[in-house]
Amino acid sequence: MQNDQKIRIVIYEDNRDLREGMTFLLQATPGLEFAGAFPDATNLEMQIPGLKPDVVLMDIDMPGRSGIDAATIVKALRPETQVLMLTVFEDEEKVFQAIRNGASGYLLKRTPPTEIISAIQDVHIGGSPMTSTIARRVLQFFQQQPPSGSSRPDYDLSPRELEILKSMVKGYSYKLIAEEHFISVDTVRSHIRHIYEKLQVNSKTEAVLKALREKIV
Amino acid sequence: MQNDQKIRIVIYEDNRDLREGMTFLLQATPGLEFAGAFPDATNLEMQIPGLKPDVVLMDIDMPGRSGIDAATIVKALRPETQVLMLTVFEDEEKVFQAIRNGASGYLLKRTPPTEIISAIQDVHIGGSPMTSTIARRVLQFFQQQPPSGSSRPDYDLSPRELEILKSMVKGYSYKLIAEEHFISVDTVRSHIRHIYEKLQVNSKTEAVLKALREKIV
DNA sequence: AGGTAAATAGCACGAAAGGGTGATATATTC
DNA sequence: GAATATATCACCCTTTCGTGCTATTTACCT
Repeated sequence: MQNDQKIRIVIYEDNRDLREGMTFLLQATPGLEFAGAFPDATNLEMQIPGLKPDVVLMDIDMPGRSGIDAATIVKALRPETQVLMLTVFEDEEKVFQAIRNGASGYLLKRTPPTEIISAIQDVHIGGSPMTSTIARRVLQFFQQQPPSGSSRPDYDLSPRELEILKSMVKGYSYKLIAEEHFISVDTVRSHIRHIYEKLQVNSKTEAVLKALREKIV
Repeated sequence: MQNDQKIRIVIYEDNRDLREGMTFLLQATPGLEFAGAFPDATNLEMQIPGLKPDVVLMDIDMPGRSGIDAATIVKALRPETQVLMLTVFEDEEKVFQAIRNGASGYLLKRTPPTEIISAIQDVHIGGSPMTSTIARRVLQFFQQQPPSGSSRPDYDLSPRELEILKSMVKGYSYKLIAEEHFISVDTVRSHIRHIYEKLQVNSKTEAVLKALREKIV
């Protein structure tokens, strides 16, 4: 984050008008330095290391290589480069993919120029500009609440059954579980049968998965 | 989201000046309806049901009950109410707690009045206003980067083995996996044996657990 | 005191999973 | 062109699981 230096920016955007418009915008803005613009990301590996951008504006939908894949590669080549995704609409899945792949911000193409500029500055000093709609999606992913009503089902397992379940989650075989709890394998079976009934599953793997996903991990 | 209705707002904020300032602001803004303001959240259970707010402005640090706990209760009482957290600085831990507890936005107290207003409108129509710094924190949490060096072990499974593993993680039996991939059960077994070798495990459950924890989930 | 639930244990059977071994046909790589 | 990796199928045998049924002891509830 070299501070009083100009922010070097590279654009990947297949729409020519948009690309040229943004190029012009960047060149006209003091504090920003236009470093390059390309209609696709296929030669990204050859471009990024030389151009050394601080910020990359990356269209999501491009011919050849998608912006999502491109974002991954940019972050691999230059982790310090911030990637700002550009898209026409807020596609839930793509947003998350981009985030997972290291994108630091998410803008709509219809964002007014002044805001694009401030988003660039923002992402460069460590922020993550995004629309509040996208932010909400991200938060909801975090909260991943059951849509309505009670929290998580309880299944009311007995204390003993819970312990057995935990052992199962550790990947133990019946024999091991028996030894661990100083009971016979048959008893373990008994408990596990009850657990299956309560969890509504019918195999060890399913039980472990359900336990892992829904409750006491 | 009753649209052309006024947005009913309740404030919880222990600082008197701020509380009264915001009250004034809300009352002076068309489209918003000030529904109440309180210096603490201790009687929240008695207030929220009667006031039926669309949006609650909630200070994080209050005497008695914290804004975080209060947010939880508000969401429990009226899930349709949006909670906007207010704080003086961006405390990482508290931000996450608030998010987990159902907060839909996160504002700094020093946010200018006009932006507070638009944040309220924003959160009411389904957005999640937050500073880009907070957004970055949230994204980073998503990306949960390995601090440095090696990522996760690869185990280099073949593409086919990966598919089989995924089916295992779905809790399928050998037979089901065979049907799913149009191969014989023996072939499935063959792949699974190789998977066990590579993952260094020796049972379905262990393999699933390892897969779930370390890699492709 | 009587009823209920949990924990324990056992028996039995069939199905599923895992170990061992071997074989064949493509690819890919060296 | 040989070696290697992958994908496929087969057979045998042992262990583990899933399930049905029963039974005893303890502990808790009313």
